[in-house]
Parts: sequence; C-alpha cells; structure tokens
Amino acid sequence: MSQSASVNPHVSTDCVIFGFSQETLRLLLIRRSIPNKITETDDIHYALPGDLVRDDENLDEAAKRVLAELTGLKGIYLEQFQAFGDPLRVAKQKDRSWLKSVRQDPDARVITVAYMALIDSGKVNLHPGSFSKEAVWIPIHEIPELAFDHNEIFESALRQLREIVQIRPIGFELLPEKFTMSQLQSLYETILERDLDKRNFRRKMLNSGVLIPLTEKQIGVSNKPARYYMFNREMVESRGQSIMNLRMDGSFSLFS
Amino acid sequence: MSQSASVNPHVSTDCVIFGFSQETLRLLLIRRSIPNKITETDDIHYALPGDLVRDDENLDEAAKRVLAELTGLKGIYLEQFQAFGDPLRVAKQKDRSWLKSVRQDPDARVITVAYMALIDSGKVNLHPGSFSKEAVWIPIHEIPELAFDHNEIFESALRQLREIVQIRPIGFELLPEKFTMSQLQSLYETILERDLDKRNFRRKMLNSGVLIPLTEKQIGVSNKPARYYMFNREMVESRGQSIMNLRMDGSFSLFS
DNA sequence: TTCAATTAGTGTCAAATAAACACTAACTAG
DNA sequence: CTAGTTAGTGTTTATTTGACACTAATTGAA
Repeated sequence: MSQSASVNPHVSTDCVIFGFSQETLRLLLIRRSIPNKITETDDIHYALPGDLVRDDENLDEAAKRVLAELTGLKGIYLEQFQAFGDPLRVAKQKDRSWLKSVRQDPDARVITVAYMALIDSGKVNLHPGSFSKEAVWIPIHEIPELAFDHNEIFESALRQLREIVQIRPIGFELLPEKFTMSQLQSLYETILERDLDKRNFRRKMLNSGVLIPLTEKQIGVSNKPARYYMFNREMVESRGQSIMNLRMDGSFSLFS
Repeated sequence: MSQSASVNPHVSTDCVIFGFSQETLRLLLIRRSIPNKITETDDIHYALPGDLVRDDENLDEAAKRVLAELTGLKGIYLEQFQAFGDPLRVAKQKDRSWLKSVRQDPDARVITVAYMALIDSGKVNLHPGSFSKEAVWIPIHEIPELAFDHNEIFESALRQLREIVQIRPIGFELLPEKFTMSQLQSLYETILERDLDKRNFRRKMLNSGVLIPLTEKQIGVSNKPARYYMFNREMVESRGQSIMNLRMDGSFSLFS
C-alpha cells in the first residue's frame, strides 16, 4: 500500500511565446525591475509570462488568460508541451526574494504546466506597462538568465518547436495572415537553422495544399513584387498530418 | 496587474502503461472492489495507476515510483505526455465516494501529470494484491469506463503512441529483449491498426540500423524457425531521430 | 530614361525511396 | 513422408527528393 504524503503545491502555467520579426525568432519575456536595498539600484529580472492557475480555470484557460493579459490577443496558437515539477525549481535565492513580495506562501513548491504559443508579433501591442514590469521581445540567441527553471523550459520549448514544425504546419502562426513564399522560407530557415533550397521549398509547400495563393502582390518593393499566400487552416485541420513527409497526392508515407 | 487566486490543488501522476501480448495491445489498470452499502455487493472500479506526487519527488520520480510499486520494474520506458487539470475532473459522484475513503481532503481539485509507459508485459509479475485492489491487463479495445477523466487520458496516450511510434523507434520497449521480425511487425500492425508489407517492413527496419541480428533462432516451433533480433539502443540514442522516414544513409528527410 | 541592384519565380535531370508483388525454405505434427 | 505453417528473399515501377542557373519585375540612382 502506498502511503502518500499529502502535498498541496501551487500550480502555475508559464508561456513560451514565440514571435518572428526581422528574420529572427524571438521570445516574449517579462522584465521586472526590483529594487535592491543593498546596492540601491534596481535588479533586472527576466521571466516567462505565467501565473498561478485559478480555482475555476482549467490549464488551457489559465494559459490563454496569461497570454491575453499580456498581448490582448485571443484565439492564438497555444499548445501545452510539458509540466515541470522539480521540488527545487523555485528555490534559487534571487527567485525566492521576488516570490516573497508577491506570494502569500513564498516557500511553497510550484509545479508549472508549460505552454508554447506562436504569434504574429506584428499583432501584439505591448502595453508600456508599469515601470517595474514590462514585456519585451528578445531574440532566442540572446535570452538572458531567466527566473526559476525558465531557461530549461525555454530550451525544451525550442526543441519541441523544431520537431513540431517538421511534422505539422504551424509555422504560419508566426506570420501575418498574408505572407510571401520567401517570408515563409525564411521563417523555416530560422527555426531549423539551416538553408533550404528555394525551388524545392516552393514545390513542396505548394504541393502540400496548405497554401492558398492570392492574386494580391507586394507593392512598393524595389524588386519584382512577390505574390501573397494565405494559410489553409481547413486543409490542415481535416488531415492533422505532416506536411513535410507528404506525398504529392496528399498521402502520408510510413510503410507500404 | 493580475490578481491571482491563491490555489493549492493536489498534484498527482497517472500512468498509462502499455503492454503487448497475444497480438494485442493492452493497458495495465487497477481494479478495485468497493463495498456498496446499498446493494450490499461490491462495485468494481477501474482506474489508471497513479498517486499524489510527494514533497521530495519530481514528477518523473513520482511516475517511476507508481510504476515500480505496481510492477516491480525499474528503468522502463516512461514519458510524460500531458497534464490534465480540469477543475471538475474528479467531481463525478462515484469517484468522490472513493476519494473520501482515501484522501484527507477529498474535495480538493487534483491536477494530474500523465505519463505513458511501454513495457514488456512478460516481465511484469502482477502481485496478486489484496482482494480489493489488483492490477489487470485489459486489451485497449475493451477498456471499461474508468475513474475520473482516465478514459480521456488513455485516449490521449493512445493517440500520442500512434504518432510517436512513427517517429521514434520505441515499439521495441513493448517486446522481450530478443524478438523476431514477425513479432515486431505484428506489434507495429497492432499499434497502427493496419497491415504492413512484410518485405518492405523488413527492409526498412534492417536498413534503419536499429536492429541487431542475432545468430540465435527460435527452437521448437513447428515451422521454419525465425531469427532473433535485439534493439540497438545506442544507435537510437545517438540519433534520436525518426526511423520511419529514414534514408538509407541514415539521414533524415525534410528539405533539401 | 536608362541602368544597376535586388528579389521573385521557374524546370529538368539524376538519385533515392516507396510500393506492389509470389515463391522457396525449414521446421513439426500427424 | 506429407501437410501445414511461418520465415525469408528480389525485382520492377512510380514517386519523391535534391541539386542546380537563368529570366522577370520592380525601384532608385545616375
């Protein structure tokens, strides 16, 4: 018989929010200025956006709320990817002092359910926010030391993103509604950190059926204007399949 | 500023344990007999094995403990796949009455982190256990109504398994150390619920390099004895890649 | 108004992979 | 020694991938 300890940790949700701008994959982080009584300067403190899960919320709702509070956006791509529950994940000294200022029970263990969000960063209007708390986009290669185990959570999200992007067509979530083939390719190259062949990329994307070509083209660019495409959500939802290992006829290869 | 409710739900872990025997994929479930005062018979109650996460454990450790207590096995394939946290997930009347008998705080919300385990069911020695609690293997197509939201958790695990099996070579975890090509194929056919071509299957598996052919063959079978193979763990861990969409040279196809 | 600069857009061929398909080999039980 | 059963094996065709280089359309500067 298992004699289980009766444990009531806190449960939170943290969001790894990816955006794409200036050919760079970025993360939306919270920056806090915390007065340091000793140095009499402000300590800067970065963290993933997150919050405790409320009584009447399920996990998805909690993540959506965090996202909506931060960006004002609803209906964006959001996927739970991992729970983190090391007993010591909130035990670092510098994290503790911040927790003391915001939690009734700062010593409690916190188990967090991490979500990954993909958003068109052009849609986000970062509320300037209070002096002590603001949201900033930071390139994924310049992520500073984050609070708690948030660096680990981010690394895990990034790994996951790189996998998922090869299996499901979700990259589109990071682009505006209308985008060019080059933008799409650039996005994939950024995520996968490798160059892709232009002609092969176009062929595969077009044959996959997830793109709807528009008649509209770029205007005002000082080169041949590119055609815009939209993402065919229905096509994808109805199949829920890989676009990457897709046959030309829409079938999926595994075994014969 | 977000005013968060201070919430302390319970956190548990539940394990969806897959096994494979007699050409059937099975789940290891807990069966409890609960005396019903009204009918004066025992109510039978099935659930995924699980337990509250203890103070000093991380989530993986909790899942390993549940697994070890039930099967006596360590070091088996275990993967966290999803957290479930609906506020009402433990609110069904029949679940509540059982919770009252085992929990100090039976009304508390319980958030569970679900794990999927794949084991060679031949290794498991099901402890006969007490009259009121035993573990049973049940074919996945005959899963009864389970406690809480465990049916949903199981469905989710099964979906996940079907995806993962196409991407990573984990099916082996369900077989004995030495297995024949036919056993392996039968396993894949069972999981994917579709027939595979024998020659193409063999070629792909052999070319993938995840199999180590042994000289040993079956004995005592009344037909041509099949060669045994072992799973090449190192090969897989070093790549961590798909075997299914594997090129002959071990590369992985995405874009050129 | 022409030219330079820039990015968009297009097709083919060779190599790799996938899919379809049927017979012989080895063993046991009767 | 025969019937029954499962193991094991190759080839051919269709599809997909990967490599590769030029023309088209636009703007801005000369």
